[in-house]
Amino acid sequence: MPEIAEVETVRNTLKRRILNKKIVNVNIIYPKMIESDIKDFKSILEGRKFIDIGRIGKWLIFDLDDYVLLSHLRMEGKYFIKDSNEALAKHEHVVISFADGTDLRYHDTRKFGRMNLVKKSDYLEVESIKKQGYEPMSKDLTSTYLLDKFKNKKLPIKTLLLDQTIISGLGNIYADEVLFASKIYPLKKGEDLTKKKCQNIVDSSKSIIEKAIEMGGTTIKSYTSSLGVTGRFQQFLQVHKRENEECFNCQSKIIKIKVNGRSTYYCPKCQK
DNA sequence: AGTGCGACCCGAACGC
DNA sequence: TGCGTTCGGGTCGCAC
Repeated sequence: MPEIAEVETVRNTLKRRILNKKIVNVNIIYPKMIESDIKDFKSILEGRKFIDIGRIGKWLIFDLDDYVLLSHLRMEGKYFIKDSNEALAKHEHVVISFADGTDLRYHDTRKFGRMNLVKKSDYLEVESIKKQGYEPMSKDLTSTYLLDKFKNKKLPIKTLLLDQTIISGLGNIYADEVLFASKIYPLKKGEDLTKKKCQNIVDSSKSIIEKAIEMGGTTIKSYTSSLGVTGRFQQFLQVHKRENEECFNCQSKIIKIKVNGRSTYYCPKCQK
């Protein structure tokens, strides 16, 4: 599941491979994943080139100078570079061919990913981008900010950490890890968090995401980022996917529960 | 407004 | 070549 660290890894990997190459053909195999007009998608991309790749939260921002291609990988979206003469593989939904005979291919077994091609001058106003909260590595993410966002919130803190309009970029894996590092019970209501606990969330989300990016993200279950890059953060996971295993801190058994429909792992002793 | 939940997908895991 | 069912997960949109 690509979260912010995985998306950052994809961004860095792709930047080295596809910038400034002329796009000569676009093949849309599964049109439903394109949110903008399909005909425009093809005609605008063809003839242009990507001059940079940015990222906001879990959104990749492919910069075409006057347009940007917004791409969200959701759970299993991946990008691959292949020779244009290679046969189309199963689950490849969008193929962007370059003049040098290579393709950028978007692969997504669940078909949950989305792309949206918009004018560059407008993209910060696109709702999905505009509503993103502060990222873990932003200096604007402070305990004061979180305290205000959690005010009057009855929802469990685990659910609030997954709300991209509050903190942008955390997914199910890192939300569990942040709560463990902050020693917070996942079902604790947002409004009951102290400023000190908010500061713990700020500090641990920064350090966990920084470490995860450094490790190239987390490879868990089926998720390997583009071009076969394998993340190495999974060896640092403290609670996620560790049901019935011993807590590294106190040896209690890690418990798995559902929080608003999401699998949640925590240590019953460390996270009261 | 805030909250809850089904829909979108399909491979893997599971039950029999 | 076993087949049918359930589960999961990020986000959206709709219901309450």
